[in-house]
Amino acid sequence: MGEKVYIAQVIVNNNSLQTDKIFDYTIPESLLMTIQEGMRCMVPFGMGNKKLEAYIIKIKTEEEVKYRLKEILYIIDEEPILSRNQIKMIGWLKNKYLCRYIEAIQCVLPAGIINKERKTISLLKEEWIEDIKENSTKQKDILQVLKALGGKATLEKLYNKLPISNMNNILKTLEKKGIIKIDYEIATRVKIQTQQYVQLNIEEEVIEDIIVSLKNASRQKEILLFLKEHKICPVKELIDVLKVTRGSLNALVNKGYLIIIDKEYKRDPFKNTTFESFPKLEPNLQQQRAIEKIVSYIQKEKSNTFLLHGVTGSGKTEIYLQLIEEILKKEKQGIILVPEIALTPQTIERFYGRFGEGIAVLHSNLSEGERFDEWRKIREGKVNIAIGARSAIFAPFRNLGMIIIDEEHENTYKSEISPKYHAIEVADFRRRQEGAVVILGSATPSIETYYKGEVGEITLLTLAERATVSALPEVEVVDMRQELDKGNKGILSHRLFSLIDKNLERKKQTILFLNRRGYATFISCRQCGYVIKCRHCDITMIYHKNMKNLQCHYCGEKKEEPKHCPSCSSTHINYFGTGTQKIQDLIGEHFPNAVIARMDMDSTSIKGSHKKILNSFKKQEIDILIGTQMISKGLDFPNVTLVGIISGDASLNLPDFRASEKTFQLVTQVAGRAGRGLEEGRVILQTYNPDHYSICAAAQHDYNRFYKEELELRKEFAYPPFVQLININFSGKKSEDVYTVAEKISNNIKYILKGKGYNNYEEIILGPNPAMIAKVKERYRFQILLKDYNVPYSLLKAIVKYLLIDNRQKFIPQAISISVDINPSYIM
DNA sequence: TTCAGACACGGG
DNA sequence: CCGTGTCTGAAT
Repeated sequence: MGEKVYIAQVIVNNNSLQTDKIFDYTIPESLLMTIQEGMRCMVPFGMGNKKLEAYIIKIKTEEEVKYRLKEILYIIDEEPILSRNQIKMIGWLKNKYLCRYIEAIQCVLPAGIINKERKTISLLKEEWIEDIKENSTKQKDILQVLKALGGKATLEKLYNKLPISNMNNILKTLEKKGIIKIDYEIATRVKIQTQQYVQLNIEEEVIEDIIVSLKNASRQKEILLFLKEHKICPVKELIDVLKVTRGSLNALVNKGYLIIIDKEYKRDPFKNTTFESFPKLEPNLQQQRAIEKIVSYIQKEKSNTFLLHGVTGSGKTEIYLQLIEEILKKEKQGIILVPEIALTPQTIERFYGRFGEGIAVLHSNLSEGERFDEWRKIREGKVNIAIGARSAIFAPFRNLGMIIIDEEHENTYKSEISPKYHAIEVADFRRRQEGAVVILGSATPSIETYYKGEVGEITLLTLAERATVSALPEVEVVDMRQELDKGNKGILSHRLFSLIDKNLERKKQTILFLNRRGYATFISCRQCGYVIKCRHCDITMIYHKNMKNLQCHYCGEKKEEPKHCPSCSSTHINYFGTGTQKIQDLIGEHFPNAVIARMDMDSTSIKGSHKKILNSFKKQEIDILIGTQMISKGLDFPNVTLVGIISGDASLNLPDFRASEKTFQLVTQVAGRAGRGLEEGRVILQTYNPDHYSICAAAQHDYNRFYKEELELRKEFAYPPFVQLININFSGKKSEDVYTVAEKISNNIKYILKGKGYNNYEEIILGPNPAMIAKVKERYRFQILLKDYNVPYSLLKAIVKYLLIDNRQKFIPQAISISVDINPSYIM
């Protein structure tokens, strides 16, 4: 009878497919008492026993071990860094989205806390030339680069300058020769920040005596008196307030009267901001009904999902606020997801205004350190509310009561990098796991969500009226084809011009919406028809007038404005298409006395410029605001009475099953910016497709009509919610190779399906087809779309997993990258 | 015989 | 992905 062996099952922090599995290590006896599931440890890995960070996901015992196991070196954390639920979440993410363990872990933990072994290489001998043989060119190259980098560099830096495949081999020989030295260090990128505090180290009664004994050291006396009153104070503050030097302080420390202690402190992204208080509003009847319904579930601690379908301006935020209050009463915590923090400052301000402190904010503009601290505030229970963009869905609350997803139809909730998770799906997992209530809010719910409401999978709550007295704006559709017949070749209709004019006279504000930035959207030669495209991508370059250049909006490539056609040298170059910059020019020419501002990615690249533009719009210093979809969300300005949607159908003809849905949502959202005050609002919707159902329905604020028509089409063409999709994207430098691989995979899938008796694979497999943008950054892209049409979804997924994950090396050459998207938002 | 460099292989 | 072992061809 052998002794029991304690085994830790770990995931190593090595971002490669080949190591994406669970490894077993024995637990040394010295660690048995401290080790816990969810902790991180260091393990020896591979033949060289490189030290790697590993996450312990399970501890088990075994009577005997089949093969030789290595031993854990040491434990990193004092407490588990991953909770039980988070470990489950990691397994779920991997399974659902076919990602790697480590990618799932990176979702639930903040970036930068991961320990990595880093190699630094330092040059020992300056005069190395005689030690190196004539033909050892690579060795010489390395040493030269190392010298150029100042004799010391990390392996990464060296490799970036000099990508040699067996760099480590060569470095080792150089180390053997004694020319260089390789050092290993294990470090995290973010650290817990500490601040020095100073404190009395003596009894209060003796202070007076000491002060007397100090004679003429007046500064030191001041410090002692100050501390007698304040007890403890940050060193920085003391020096600041009393205008003393560090020297005086040190003198007291040396005498033993004071001690300096380090205290942990957390970075605060809102340190210098104050928030106006936002008092509780009396809910109207429809708000009250929705609140009561949801609260009844909260009271009974019953988990459920609600769709809060409320027209723009129906007061969804107030409902969120009151529900969060209920959750806090239950001593639970809540997560609020917003599409993008920068675009919804008003929502955040309201939460701060209502609840004050006790809120963590997570968004993309935080530094790694700030994010780490916000994460710890949540983790340690210092806050009970977290507001953030998509990734905030992973906020590590221990007693989660509610998840609110505002504007649930927004595509920012779908991750574009692996794991390509959707926040709604993650929320649903947490709901089931942690017994929370999920609230999805939108004026224009996604077809899938509304369908779930209709079939009773989730509870549908409708807010049909605006919360304030203001009515929904009247939408006037302007048929741009007729405008053309009347001889107006421009992009702006007469009707829009005249209404802007009236609005200016009445000192009201106008918003103009166009979902294209830049000036002209494509440049082509009149002589030969040549269209200027990006060198790296299969996409037209956009003319930016203010920069006087052409830009690729995919890879950022910039190019001088051409004087003649690159193909036929003709000087007849024309600029077609319209972006926000051109609109700004046109409006400026037409209304020289109006104050015009533009808000798009180009005008808001500087941090804070967002807020600046919106603030001055709020103060009515701006008459006309022109913008891209940045201005479609959450803006609530009562003085805006006119909204112009310049090209209502820009997104209508995209080759995507969601094109109509996106168009409807965008038009409705933008239209909702009008008439939020006392005065009635008006929307001008310019379009070439005035009869299209998504344009008509949006104009009539008729979600149900749109939903019905769209659902019919989804059913007919077998798209979600009637099927589930899996999109596989292949990319590589050589177009033919990428296609060949994609075709091979497609055939393999067909073959397996056939073997299982499914002969309708024409309906199941679409492609391989070139992606909508066939080339991005020098890489050609093809895709295969799978539908679970009369075939079990689980089988499709199992096939994908078998071919592309478990046996990837067998089927996919190194030069081709693949990416699997489960339930893609877009299939373009 | 030694060594640089290419390549295959396995990670507990 | 990364380090190690192994193989090859060329220089010593």
